[in-house]
Amino acid sequence: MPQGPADGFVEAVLVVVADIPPGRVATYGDIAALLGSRGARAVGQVMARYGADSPWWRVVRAGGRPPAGHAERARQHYDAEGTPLRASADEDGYRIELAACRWRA
DNA sequence: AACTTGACCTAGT
DNA sequence: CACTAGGCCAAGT
Repeated sequence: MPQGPADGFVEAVLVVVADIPPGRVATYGDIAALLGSRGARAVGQVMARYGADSPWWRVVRAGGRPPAGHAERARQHYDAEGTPLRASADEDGYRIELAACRWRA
């Protein structure tokens, strides 16, 4: 059976997230693109609702910023996985070096 | 069916 | 790189 636009969307997202290797990250937009969709926001919704048991910290925003409202928690994981970070002056306090650790399928 | 919400993106300035 | 405005997508705890 073919895949509908919303059929298994949640699982598809979780599968891709689970595929991201430690120490690397992917943007919401990248994940959406891998699913053949441009719904970066929809991906965020999935993570917010179902990503609790997934390596959600490996999913970041296009600007290299951590998931909104989770910078502090995510930072602990990045530190443990050796994800390259960069000091920043905003609320997050740091920014992820996408150029160095952006994952691609 | 229409409207709202949200762990977003891109292009222009 | 920062900020703004407009856009796109899926779900409805």
